[in-house]
Amino acid sequence: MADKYEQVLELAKRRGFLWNSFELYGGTAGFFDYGPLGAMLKRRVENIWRDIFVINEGYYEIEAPTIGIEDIFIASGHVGGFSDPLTECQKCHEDFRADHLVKDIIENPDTLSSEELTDIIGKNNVRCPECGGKLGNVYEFNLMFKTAIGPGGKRIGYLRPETAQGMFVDFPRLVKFYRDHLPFGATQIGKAYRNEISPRQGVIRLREFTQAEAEIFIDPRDKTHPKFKEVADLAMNLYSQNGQVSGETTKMSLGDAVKNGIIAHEFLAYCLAMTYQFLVRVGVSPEKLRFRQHMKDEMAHYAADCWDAEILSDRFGWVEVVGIADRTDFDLKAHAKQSEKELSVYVSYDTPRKVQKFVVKPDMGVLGPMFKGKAGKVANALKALRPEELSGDVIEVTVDGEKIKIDKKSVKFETVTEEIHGENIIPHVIEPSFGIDRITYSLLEHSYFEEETKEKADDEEEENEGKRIVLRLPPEVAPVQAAVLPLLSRDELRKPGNEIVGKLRKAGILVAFDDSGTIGRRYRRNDEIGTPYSITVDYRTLEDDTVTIRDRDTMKQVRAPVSDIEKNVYDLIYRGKSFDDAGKGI
RNA sequence: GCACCGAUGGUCUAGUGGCUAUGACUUUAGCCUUCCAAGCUAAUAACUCGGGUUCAAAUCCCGAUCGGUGCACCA
Repeated sequence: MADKYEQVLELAKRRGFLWNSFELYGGTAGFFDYGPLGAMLKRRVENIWRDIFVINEGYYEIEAPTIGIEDIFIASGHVGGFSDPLTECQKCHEDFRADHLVKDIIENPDTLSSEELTDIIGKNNVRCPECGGKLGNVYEFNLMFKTAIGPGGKRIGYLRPETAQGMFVDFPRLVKFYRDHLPFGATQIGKAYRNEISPRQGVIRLREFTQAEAEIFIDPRDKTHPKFKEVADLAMNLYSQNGQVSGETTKMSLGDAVKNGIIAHEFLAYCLAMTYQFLVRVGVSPEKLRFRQHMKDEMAHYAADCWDAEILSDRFGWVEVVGIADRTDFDLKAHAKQSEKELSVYVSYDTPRKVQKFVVKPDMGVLGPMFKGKAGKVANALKALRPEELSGDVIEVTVDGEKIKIDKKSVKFETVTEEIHGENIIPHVIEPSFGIDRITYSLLEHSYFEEETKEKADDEEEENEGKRIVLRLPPEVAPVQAAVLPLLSRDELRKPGNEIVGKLRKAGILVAFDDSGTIGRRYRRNDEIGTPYSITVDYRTLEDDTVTIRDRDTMKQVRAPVSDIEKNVYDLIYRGKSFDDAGKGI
């Protein structure tokens, strides 16, 4: 029996959701095309993400290049850290992590170069742990695609392995755009690239994939969220660090999770809520969704807390689709160091603070002529002294190893009170990072149903069992939103059908017109691609200007007027209008 | 990357050295047809790619590609 992945992918290929890329030339692992329906579906998923993060939270979207220069990825750690030193056994051709093999011999093997690792393996006669064979030279396998910028190959570029760096690199501009106020956020939806060693699992692990990421910069001293109250009662499946030790998932409200210290703070919890609402809205089943906290040893050393949204898939088990991390100031600090620019925000205090400050004022009128070229250094040495060191009649400082005595008359000092209005702080970054392809696949799988239908053969008593494949996509994400079907393929029914198509299109609804074959077949075809509503034109339409609307999930029909059909259908799709209110039951 | 298994119209499939490569479903055109894939007529459409063995290869051998599984890697 085919498993669900196989069924979903078969349907996805056949009906134009997902295709293997480059199939004409035999295909290449790790790449997928979105067909006509898939591309529309994915776009709708992205637009719901925009609705939540950009429109409702105000985290504006930016668009940075998919190619990045080397500095960016040196700062981010991808040049050094996104690769593994591998060594291959010459006998059994098994690959091993070279740093893992020598970790009993050497203290910090991950700091060594490939050459050094090769050397150590040779000197200590490290053999293949599988067959005892000789190991080959150590080589670095970096998961980034490398390219050259401009002719000559002098400037190295990399295809970005994540969209996040774009927001970090634009940080100084973003601070100004948001008028020097925390918190603020920027988002990006776009392609990222990782040259996976061996991509499997179809659309779950791709070499080119789409991420939707938000980088939200917050004040490290205040990780509350103003809208947290709105989501505090939302209960979801939490698989915390303690839960993973005991193997238990707990359904808990976010308010309680923050109160009990399970989720580090409100802001992170609020991101979990947005994630939950997004995933459920696009069609992921809530009962097949959990949030798993990273274990301490799994979390990056700089991260304060990190949760993955995981979706249960029939074949792959729990699949990570979103990562939500408090990355603290790690990324901004790293880019500040690499670029030698200050990446901070000036934050003013509510009330200016008075600070007692000890100030030394050397009398340069005396010291200048006395020390000439050395005077500046002497003055700086004096300024660095503490009050007790200035108490004697003669003050002694050391400049360039030379002890210099200065009369106390040449140095004044006092304690002054200064008003400080604020300070420069490095914001902390909350990063929700979504794998759009995995989410799109997951919602297809969760929407996929095969139903047994009992049909009575015309004259016979016996019941034939048939199969109905239906994609129960939320109407908002369904690629084709309505089908217009003349009951019979006759001109007198086609014509009003086409008029309805025109009205729906003007209202921005993607509509398909289909008059081929029997009506039942056309309903089934639309069920299979998840079209939520089918509008059927029959002979009564010609009499009283009404049509039937069929609900995909229940196969129920109502009768509704043609006059406001576009508003009716629009409300069904976008406004949550209930189907029973769409017309008279039949 | 390694090992094992597999690959025939859009989908499922027959074919195990020898005629024009089976069949079903789908699709298209038409007929029929007043609401849930099944009526009639016709049409379109396939041996993953490259090399070898042979008079002759979809079939046997080698290699590649893709897919599946396990290992490794990855999150």
